[in-house]
This record gives sequence, C-alpha cells and structure tokens, in this order.
Amino acid sequence: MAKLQKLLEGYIWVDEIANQVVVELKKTSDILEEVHNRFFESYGISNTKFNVLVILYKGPSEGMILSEIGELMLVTKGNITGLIDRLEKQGYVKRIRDEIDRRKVTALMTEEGNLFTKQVIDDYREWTKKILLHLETEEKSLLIQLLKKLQNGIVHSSL
Amino acid sequence: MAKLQKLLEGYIWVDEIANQVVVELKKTSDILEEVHNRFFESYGISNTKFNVLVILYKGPSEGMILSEIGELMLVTKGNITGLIDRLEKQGYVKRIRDEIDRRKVTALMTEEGNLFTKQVIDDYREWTKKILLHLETEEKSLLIQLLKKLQNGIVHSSL
DNA sequence: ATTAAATAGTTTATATGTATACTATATATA
DNA sequence: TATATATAGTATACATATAAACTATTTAAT
Repeated sequence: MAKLQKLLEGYIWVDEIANQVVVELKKTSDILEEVHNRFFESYGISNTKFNVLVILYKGPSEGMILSEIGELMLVTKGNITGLIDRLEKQGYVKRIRDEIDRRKVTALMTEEGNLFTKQVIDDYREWTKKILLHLETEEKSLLIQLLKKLQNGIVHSSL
Repeated sequence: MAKLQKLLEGYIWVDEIANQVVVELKKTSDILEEVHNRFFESYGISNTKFNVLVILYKGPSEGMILSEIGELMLVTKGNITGLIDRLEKQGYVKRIRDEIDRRKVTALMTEEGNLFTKQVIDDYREWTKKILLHLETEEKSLLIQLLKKLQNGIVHSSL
C-alpha cells in the first residue's frame, strides 16, 4: 500500500539536518504506528483502547479505579474519562460508582469485553510474530540490546 | 522527570503477549516522541508544525501548494488546512490564492518564519547529536542497519 | 458547448491527546 | 466543629489527526 511504501522512503528534510540514527528511528516508529493502527482498526478499536482493555483484562476481577488506569497508561484524567466513555458505548466496559468513597469510579469489564479482549490479545501475539519473521534470532537480541542502551542514553541526556 | 522514567520501564501488559523486540521498539518510539515533543514545545511549535516549516524552508521561494505539502507529509487535506491556519496565526506562513488556477492556494513563508525555522533547524541538529552522544559509532551503524532490515520486513509482511 | 468527472481546499463530525477549571467528596488541621 | 486542602472524576478549550461531505473551479468527454 502507498502509505507504508512512502514511510519506508523517509522524510526529505531530515537528510541534511539530523543524525541518520534519528532518521531511521523516526521511520521505524512511523511504520510501527501505521501497522499497529491498521491491526487494531480491523477490530474496531485503537491502540490506546487496546491498552485500556488489556489493563482491565489482566487486572483484578473487581475492576479498577479510573485514575489507576490513567497512571499505568501515562495519560491524563480527562483522557481516561473519554476513553472509558467510548469503551462503555462499545459495550466492553461499564462504570460502577464506589459506595464507600463516592468520588471514585470503577471501570469493570463486561463479559463481551472479556471475550473480545482475549481474542485480540491472542491475535496480536501471532501478528507480532508474523511481522518479525524475517529477523534472525541473533539480530533480534542485538536489536533489543541496542534499543535498551539507546533508550537509557536518551532518557538520561534529557533529564 | 517522572514520565520519561516510566516510559523506560515499559508496559506491564506486553511482557506476556508480545515479542520483546516489539516491546522495545514501542518503548523507543514513545521515548523518542516524548523528547521530541519537549524539544519542539520549547519553541512553541509541534513536531508536525516543524515538518511543515522545514518543507517550506527547503522548498521553492515561490512557496508551495497545500496539497503538495500534504503529500510530502502523508497527512490529509483537512489536516493541512488546520496546520496552515495555525501557522498563519503564529505569523510564520501566509496564504496566497493562485490567480491562474483559482482552486489552488500557495503557502508562503514569512520573513519571520524563515528566521525562526533556520534557528530551530540548527538547534535540532545539535540536539540530535546530544541525545545520541552515548552511542559508539559502530553501534550507530549497526542500529541503522538493523532498523532498515526491520522496516523492510514489517512493510513487506504488511502489504 | 454542455455535461460529467476530477481536483483543491474548507468544513464538519469524531477520536485522541493535553491543560485547566469545575464539582463533589473525603481528609487534615486549626 | 469549621475550614482548608487534597483527591476523583467530569467538562471545556484547544491541538492534532482522519474521513466524509461540501464548494468552487478546472478538465475531459460526449
């Protein structure tokens, strides 16, 4: 498809202004984002909605307080409100007001949401294997190693 | 800062469901996005606005048609309209209606936009060097090589 | 030449994200 | 106890993104 092919070509402007590493990292990010979007769109959700669903799926059966979810996902309170609104509209999640501390709202997964999430997790696991099939095992471990060093360097040079 | 540190830790849910490579790639993307956001925010622009500015800066002095910019950036027409609106409001760009083909609108950089963009490009170049200072030269070229192979594999397995 | 189709840009609806103000409730302090 | 502060969630304003409908204009086709 055209968009992925173009993403592979890269950006005209970065050639002259940035380190080749940053160029390739940004291209990789963009490609990864694009294929993730396509994967999750085929299930009628977004990557972010998937994150919420998996957190609830892996979390306690009593559900989780909205602010707990927000902290795990590193997104703001207002954003969680909107995400839960839309997941509730899709029937995957419901809200329960805490009767002891009436400020708190628990997000609880519905039966439908549970089955749906289980399926998407399974398919996602298979999908990630598929898109990495062309890399050798040594290449994978080398890449992991390099990426971790890179992450640490970037974070510590930006604090 | 808290957010970057947390991004380094990774996502609780991916440990069990995805290949470690995808995990580290997503972490790297998130960290890179976060530090880019912070860099560009300090200039009062976004990464996307910077892309528009650089395209105009490097482009012909007569300016460029909105749809040309959109094609280079891989974003939709409506998005370009909004981006040019906001850059115009900031005084970095102005619109000129094409008198020959009256459907077309040219985005032209102002003198202020030109000086501003030149400065940000210079600073960005220095900044990318800074955040990659901890990587050895061989590590950088190895990373580039692996990322290119990865990109190709992902794109071709997704077509 | 008149009509149909393509093109360029804007507008609108929706999703996603932040920051900030606001409401309600709970906790700490004086 | 009364007041101040902190906390939880929602509402609002804005930036960013897409898709789809719409307007205006140009080009192609009959």
